[in-house]
Amino acid sequence: MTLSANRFIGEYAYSIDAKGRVNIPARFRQALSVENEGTFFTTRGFDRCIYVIPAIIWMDMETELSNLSSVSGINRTFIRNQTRHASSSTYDKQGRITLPSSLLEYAGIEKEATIIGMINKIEIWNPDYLTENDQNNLNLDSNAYDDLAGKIIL
Amino acid sequence: MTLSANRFIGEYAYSIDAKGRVNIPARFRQALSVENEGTFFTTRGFDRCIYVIPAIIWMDMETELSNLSSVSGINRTFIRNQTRHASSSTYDKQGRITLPSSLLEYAGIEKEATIIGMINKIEIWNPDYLTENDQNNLNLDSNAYDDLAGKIIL
DNA sequence: TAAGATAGTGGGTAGATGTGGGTAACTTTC
DNA sequence: GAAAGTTACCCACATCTACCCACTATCTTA
Repeated sequence: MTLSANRFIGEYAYSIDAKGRVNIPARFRQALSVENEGTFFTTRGFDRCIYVIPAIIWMDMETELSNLSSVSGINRTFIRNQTRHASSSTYDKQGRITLPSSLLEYAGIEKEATIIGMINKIEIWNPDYLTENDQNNLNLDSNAYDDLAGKIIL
Repeated sequence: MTLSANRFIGEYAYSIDAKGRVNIPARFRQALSVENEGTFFTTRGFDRCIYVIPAIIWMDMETELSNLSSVSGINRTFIRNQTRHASSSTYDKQGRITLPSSLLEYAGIEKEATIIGMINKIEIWNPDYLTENDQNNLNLDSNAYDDLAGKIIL
């Protein structure tokens, strides 16, 4: 069957080559709808990781940003923060995108990378930071999720 | 790719040469739609930076300005500040535009410059003033910012 | 199980990109 | 009208990147 478009799930271990390229897992490429033209946008994640976002989803956000008036200082700061670390990349014949070195530095990624499907976007992690992050979240007390209960059914 | 015309994102470090020329990042030139005929308008930014605006978007801004009533003193001042420092520049074979020395002085730019894509326009900063600006905005604990983030971020 | 297809990784190279400088045409000034 | 300054356009070159090809491992299928 055809799975839902632009939905990404699962975890993969991949490597970054000397030119800063990562392979987008084949499953993810298959999920990416055609109107994206094989293009993702990359930017900083909220955590110490890289976000990889399908083009059409990113562009919806761009449209919202473009509707903010630049007369307001807050708006300018907000737009700047959103766009500064972003760039687009279309995957090559081998299914790889090139990650800017600035993002690799931000996420502390050198050779190995863990790729995680986060439904409407993809995260790329340094495996070490990811386990570290997991450790920190172990201590979350079990009530931490309770707020979510009102918002999500599952 | 053709998906986003006249949309600029990302941050770049470029240099200004002795003649006051800056390279427009190749990505930006590619994003610039053909009806601009390689032409940007440059003017003072709201912050201490230079705005570089695609010609057709500048035209739209002119229209917006013309719709502001001149009865209001604030409006007159605003219009005056927007237009008096504006001029147009078409990029040369190497993809560079020439910046008026008055704008370079206003933004305090000499040799190094940071170029930021702000969706529908481009900002050129003195790197030092930019970090200074970033520092100031770190302290801003504004609900307005959080509102924006809640609405727009993925 | 063999053969073919698919997926992940590595590397070479032509063309694109960023930067510096030269020169002719034009404008300004005295 | 000539000298001085400015601007626009041209060429040169080092660096980088997108695109191509190659190899191996795994999965699929008959």
